[in-house]
Amino acid sequence: MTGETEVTDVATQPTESGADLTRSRLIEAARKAFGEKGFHATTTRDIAAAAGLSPAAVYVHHRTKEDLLYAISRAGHEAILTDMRAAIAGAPEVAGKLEAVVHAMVLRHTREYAAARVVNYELDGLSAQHREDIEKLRAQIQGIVRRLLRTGVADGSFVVDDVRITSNAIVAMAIDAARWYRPATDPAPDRIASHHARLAVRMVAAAG
Amino acid sequence: MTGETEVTDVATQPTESGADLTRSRLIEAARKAFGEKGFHATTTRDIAAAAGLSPAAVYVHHRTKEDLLYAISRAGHEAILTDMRAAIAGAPEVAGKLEAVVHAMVLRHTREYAAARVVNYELDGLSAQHREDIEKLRAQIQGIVRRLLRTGVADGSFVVDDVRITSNAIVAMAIDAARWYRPATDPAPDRIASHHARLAVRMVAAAG
DNA sequence: GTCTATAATTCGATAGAC
DNA sequence: GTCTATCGAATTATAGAC
Repeated sequence: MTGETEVTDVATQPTESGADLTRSRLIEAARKAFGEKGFHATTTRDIAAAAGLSPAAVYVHHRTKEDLLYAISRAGHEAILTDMRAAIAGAPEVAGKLEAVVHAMVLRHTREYAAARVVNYELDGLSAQHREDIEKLRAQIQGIVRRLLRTGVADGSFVVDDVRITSNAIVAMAIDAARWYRPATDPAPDRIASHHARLAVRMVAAAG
Repeated sequence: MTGETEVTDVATQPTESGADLTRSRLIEAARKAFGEKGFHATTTRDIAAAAGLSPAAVYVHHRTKEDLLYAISRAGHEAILTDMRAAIAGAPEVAGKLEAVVHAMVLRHTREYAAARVVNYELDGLSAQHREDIEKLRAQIQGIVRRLLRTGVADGSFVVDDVRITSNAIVAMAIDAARWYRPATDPAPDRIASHHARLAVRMVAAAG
């Protein structure tokens, strides 16, 4: 916009290219590394090397290592929320909604387990400001499940002793899949997701 | 035994004192720090300061920082196994055993959440050799739950689609409590443990 | 935008006096 | 066994050439 010396593109397409592509490549490398070794055990040199760049190149595209973590964490949380909302919208009654939500969560926490590990286990690496932002998204995730249980209790579909503890347990089951899941030895994500979804319904369903 | 120049103790009691006490204090400081900030984010200076010692004092009692992690991890895993075995021995039939085991696991993962976080989330900090040792203990933990489910299925107490996935889910629920539990705002450990234990039984119980 | 080189810290671990 | 002092390596991030 402000006086480029070259006309580089045929048209400014929504497809990323050039610098944006390098930026994405660094995020992808960081996501993998953070998910596998943890934020603090990953060096900026690891990230640069995985993206095929020199250590200094990282800082052209991202202000700090923590900025990379924030970008990955934010995108990860928003992706989960999008999945959950789509799942709820796609089922008619409350038991089906719960089953779909758990399925969506477990599917993402296994399929994208590296990103999911960053989302759930690398919160301490965030700055105070970024941590606050992320915690709001996490509260929304918990809120969705909690509301679902309350709705089910209200219309008689569910029988639940303590909504808070039970929703914690259901979310816990899904989140922890990102920790134990190993693609090489475990069943396919869809199979694990279906199974967990049925288990969640069994935990709260009213009758047989 | 080999020519002490001083007779320091009235008797060599099983009670720890002197150097052993300092050693324990360092382990306690490290457990808290590793559990709250993670192994890599904790410095040996943090540990020394928390124990009221100079940075160098750590190495009089522990060879390396990783040695501290291993000691904490090993003791933590063994404590969980002890809890689980006692729980199983204390209940007559299989549903009661499962309920008791989950109760014991959740109780420990909330009450001792700092230690439990080290046990479950700081495996990457271990050396290859130590990691192998620890993985054997972890396999035993999974094995106990898996055997319990198989026994319940065999005698008709439980109905389970997939024993491996279901036992993973049950253990996941217990482990993840160490991640989300906050003593300041959450219900008492015993209440959470009881609730989770009932949920686990509901996941697998045959009839109403 | 990418590189090489390096500044400025910080870390795990050790040396040596008491 | 504890301390002060410090080594040597590794880390995040920047400077400056191309």
